[in-house]
Amino acid sequence: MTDINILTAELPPPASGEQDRIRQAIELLFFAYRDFTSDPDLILARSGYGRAHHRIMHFVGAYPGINVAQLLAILNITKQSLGRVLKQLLRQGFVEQRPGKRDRRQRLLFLTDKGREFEQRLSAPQQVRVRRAFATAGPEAVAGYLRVLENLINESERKFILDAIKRG
Amino acid sequence: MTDINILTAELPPPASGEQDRIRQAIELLFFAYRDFTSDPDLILARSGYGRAHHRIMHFVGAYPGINVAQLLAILNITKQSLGRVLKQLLRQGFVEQRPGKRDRRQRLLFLTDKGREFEQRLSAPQQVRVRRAFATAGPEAVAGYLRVLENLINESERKFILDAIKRG
DNA sequence: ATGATATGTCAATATGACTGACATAAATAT
DNA sequence: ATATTTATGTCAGTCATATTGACATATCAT
Repeated sequence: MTDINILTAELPPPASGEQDRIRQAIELLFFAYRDFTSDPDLILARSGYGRAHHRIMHFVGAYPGINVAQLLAILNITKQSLGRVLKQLLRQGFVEQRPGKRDRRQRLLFLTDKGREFEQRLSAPQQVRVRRAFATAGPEAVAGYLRVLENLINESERKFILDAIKRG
Repeated sequence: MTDINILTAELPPPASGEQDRIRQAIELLFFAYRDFTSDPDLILARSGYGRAHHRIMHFVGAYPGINVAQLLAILNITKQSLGRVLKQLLRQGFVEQRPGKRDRRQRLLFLTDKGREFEQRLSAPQQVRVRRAFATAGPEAVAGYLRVLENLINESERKFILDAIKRG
């Protein structure tokens, strides 16, 4: 594997200034997210599942009783895409459905014990990564980090998403 | 489309404390990245390309003369996956190859004028999003944001990546 | 000359996403 | 009561992105 540090030595410098500051920030987000998702991806690949399975289990685990429409809105995918993966999770006993009390058309989603256990295994290394990064960067950096992330979210949904995340 | 704010009103509160703080941070990163990538994705979909095309053009544009091995290391994908997309970009005249001077086995990659123009169109809305988020959050928040992102990167590659990004 | 490296390419496969169409059951509106 | 809308599920077909394994070629390094 070629060491990517070779870039530093061999390549011409990029445009500098404001434009370059933004480029650096964009690349940093790319690399951070790349590694952030690699933790569960590794476990998932060995188990025969994909990132979609983790995303669903994460949100079902974090918001027990979430309905399908809400999950679709969060994941920004189509019903068909969700359906295929969700069906697998139901069949394998990671997720279960219960009809809504007020609206019996709804199929509210919950993790089973088995699902909760698997979700924890998937999330654990990711949580460790975040905890470590936070500890190293310090509380002020964390506050800034969260503030910028909030502002990267589409303004039209920002309020809703933040309410959902922080509720309770 | 069901408003996801319904979550706030209808769902039980999650576990609180440290565990929940980390969950919130993880979800925030998920949503921010989701929207961050949606800008170019929209343009790409209309043009018949995918996110992979943008990633390649971004890094070829930012590091003109990058070689294939470096690009593979950055993107963390296989040669075959890169090959398929890169071949398209070469055929369509967005990227060009030139043999390396010192090592003529290498095919150094460059954007053509056409490629640079397309890459700019893809990146522009993303850059605007980041600039706005930075302006709103303020310089201290930005510093913290960058510090945390750095610490999310795999420690084994962190130094190399930061050198590469910030070189010049 | 030999072996290692940089790149490219073939075949087969899997995952995750899409569009469009249609079906059912339950809630809601007239 | 009937009609419409909503929540969900499902079928068929397609596409983009990724994988592994094998192999070929050109060039560099010893």
